[in-house]
Amino acid sequence: MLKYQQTATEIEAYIEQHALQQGDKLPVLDQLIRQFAVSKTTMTKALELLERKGTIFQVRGSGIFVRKTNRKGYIELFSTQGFKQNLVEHDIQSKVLSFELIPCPEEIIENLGSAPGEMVYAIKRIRYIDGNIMCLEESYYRQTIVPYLNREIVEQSIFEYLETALGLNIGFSDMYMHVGKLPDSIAQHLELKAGDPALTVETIFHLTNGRPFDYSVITYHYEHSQFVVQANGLYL
Amino acid sequence: MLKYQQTATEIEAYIEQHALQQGDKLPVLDQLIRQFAVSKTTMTKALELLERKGTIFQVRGSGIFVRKTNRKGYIELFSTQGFKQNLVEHDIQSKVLSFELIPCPEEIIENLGSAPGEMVYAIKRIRYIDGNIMCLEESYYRQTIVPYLNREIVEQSIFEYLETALGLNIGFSDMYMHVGKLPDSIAQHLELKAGDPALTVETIFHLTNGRPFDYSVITYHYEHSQFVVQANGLYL
DNA sequence: CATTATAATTGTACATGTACAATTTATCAA
DNA sequence: TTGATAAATTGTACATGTACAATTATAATG
Repeated sequence: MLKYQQTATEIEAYIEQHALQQGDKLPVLDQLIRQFAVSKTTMTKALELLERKGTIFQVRGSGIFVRKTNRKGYIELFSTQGFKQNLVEHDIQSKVLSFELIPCPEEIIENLGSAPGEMVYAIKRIRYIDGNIMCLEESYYRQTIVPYLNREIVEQSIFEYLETALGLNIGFSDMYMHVGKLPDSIAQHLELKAGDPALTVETIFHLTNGRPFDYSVITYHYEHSQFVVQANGLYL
Repeated sequence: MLKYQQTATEIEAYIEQHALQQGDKLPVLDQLIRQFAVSKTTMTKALELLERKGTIFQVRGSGIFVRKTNRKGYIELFSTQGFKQNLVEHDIQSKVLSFELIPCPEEIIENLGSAPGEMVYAIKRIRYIDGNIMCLEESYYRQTIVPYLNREIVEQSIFEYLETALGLNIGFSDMYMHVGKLPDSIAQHLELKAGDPALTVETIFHLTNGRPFDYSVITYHYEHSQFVVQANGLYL
């Protein structure tokens, strides 16, 4: 683990141990540097990481403060940055509806940038959050990049398998969202009625080297899913 | 404007001028440093900015590449700038339904962290995108922080006024999203029917010093709004 | 000719140091 | 007290430099 990531984790532990709340002040930068025995660069990167993650905010001339959302029960839809420890407090289960290796369907080709006739794993599963139906997920993995999958893996966390077992480095993703009325076919799986509202999110996942490897369409159950995003403004 | 922001803008211009497409390679880091005559730190920060923005991606040992989404007509959901910045290619109009200065409503107090009886500007407006109804927006600004607003400002971009005229520094925001069925009161404004699907986004905007100044609830027209998010890092 | 080992390329992590801008605190005049 | 003003505090911008990891290109090997 990188030093600045490690430092960030330690600062989170510090916040936890001292039971710091929204708006509470952390030790001053120089103090933090001494306390955690790292250079200014490393501490700055660690703090920047925590700031993007939504854990703290920094005010020049004033100090470093804890940032916490007070609402519970929201899913972090996009942790717009690096750590993956988001849904730990929830119980996530999966039921696999179908699992097959097929030639890449026509309408998926352009999303995955795959060659015609290339093989993909096509997976359809329902995901549960704390016992409730959260969403229906249809996903397609390019076999060129993900050579092997089986039903057992698919019942667990696919991404964890990709990272640990296959050593793939997942980079960035493009997400397209829209709201609409449920068609009957999907409504049945979610135990809802046709015409009920739904949020649909299409995502194209890329490796760190930019190659797309996974296209997925997720339809969320509108009663069992709500999302929080902690944004840090100012692009330019 | 800061040097690394300026540099980022220049790199965007470079990409534009050379008509670089998805996956095209930019000059090597050292070359960029010489070309734009900045230090390594500055160039790195500029590139990091563009990476978070979704303009490029960097691959160690390989190079810096252009990242572009190929879909059109999607709204960039996350930027604390309101719509005005990222929707330049769209025509955004506003119709003000109501505008008043009132004591902060009970249910808003905890979101804004305001004192009881504190005055807020309450604004309700419909926003149009390319002539179509995009959303209904209800927003509340604390008068403590935003001392003056008028109907003319509210018909234009409020955030631009806050930044330029008032010199406020907008920092971060917490967004809460959920999907549901439209109540009749809102459906009428969006020219939809009660029970139609809708995406509702509540946002609490903060200044850079952490003080919340604006709480807004936006209900999107499901047929005239779809969103894109270019995310870095992973989840689930 | 495919494979493997080696070297060159290229971006990232990390350290140190200077200057400065935003904020807070202290000081002083009226 | 109040209000202005100066000083101290504190985080950010920026420069330079070293070491290193991931990738790609090249050479060596069978």
